[in-house]
Amino acid sequence: MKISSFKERVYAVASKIPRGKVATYGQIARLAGSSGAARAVGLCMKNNPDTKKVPCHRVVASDGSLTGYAYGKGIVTKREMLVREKVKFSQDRVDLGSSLWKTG
DNA sequence: CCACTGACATGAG
DNA sequence: GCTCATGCCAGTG
Repeated sequence: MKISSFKERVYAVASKIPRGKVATYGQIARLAGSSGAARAVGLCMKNNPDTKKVPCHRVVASDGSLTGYAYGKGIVTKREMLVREKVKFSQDRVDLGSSLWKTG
């Protein structure tokens, strides 16, 4: 697959997020090659071309807060998705200490 | 090309 | 610990 734009890299990185783990927008932005472009990452997620190829529900804010999600019931569905994948939760926030995606 | 918007991140109160 | 304000980047009109 040939990469053409920043968003393409974002989709590529997001699709690499393993099941049961979550990544922050800032982390994805950095892996995409543009540190600080966390906002741009969010735009790509909302523009999300394929929810089954790009697990945007595994992308959370820097403090583990669930934001956005344009499918189902939004945040509610997003949380259910993560819980279903055994992601550790702390009330309304993800436990990044154990469920944060380590790119290694 | 210029201006506005947005699923963010960080700092200060 | 929570809320308000500022700065960041990319996309769209």
